[in-house]
Amino acid sequence: MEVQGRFVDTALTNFVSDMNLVEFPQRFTSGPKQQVDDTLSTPNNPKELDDSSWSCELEDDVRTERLVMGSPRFYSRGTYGHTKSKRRRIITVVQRQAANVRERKRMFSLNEAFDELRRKVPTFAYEKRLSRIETLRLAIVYISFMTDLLENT
DNA sequence: TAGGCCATCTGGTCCT
DNA sequence: AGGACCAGATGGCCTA
Repeated sequence: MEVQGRFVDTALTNFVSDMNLVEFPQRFTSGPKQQVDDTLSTPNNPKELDDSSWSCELEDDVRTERLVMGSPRFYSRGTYGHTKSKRRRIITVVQRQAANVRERKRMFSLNEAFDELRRKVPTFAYEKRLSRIETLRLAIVYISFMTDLLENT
């Protein structure tokens, strides 16, 4: 058992070494931005206020004005969107704010899961924080490695 | 300065 | 009807 443990340790060290040499360039990243200010990021567009939840306008060339981070942005959904014409769901500013808060919470929990996964995959202590895509790829390789290890012992 | 990564907003779609 | 999920867009930060 102890021998096998040492073997796993050695194999793991080699595995991490290989992964770090091959896959990951050196780059340091700072922590996540903390910008949770609903008053700044909330659109205040009276056009969106409507009693009915759905409108029947076509999606061909719906040009939407967006107020994000205090500055207006424009983009046309007609350039890349779906060909099907759909009824558009019109929501109030309050509903949009609530949806934004839910989305932030959802992304927060997603990042928590990524952090948990980062702690499970082996890296060197001095290694930079893995990005999300790096974490996923390393986890895939790590699982494959451990699976092979189990099958060959 | 370009490119990578991330946070956030947003609208569409699916599901309860 | 409304929440969850998803993908596109955008801007900020950081590094090479």
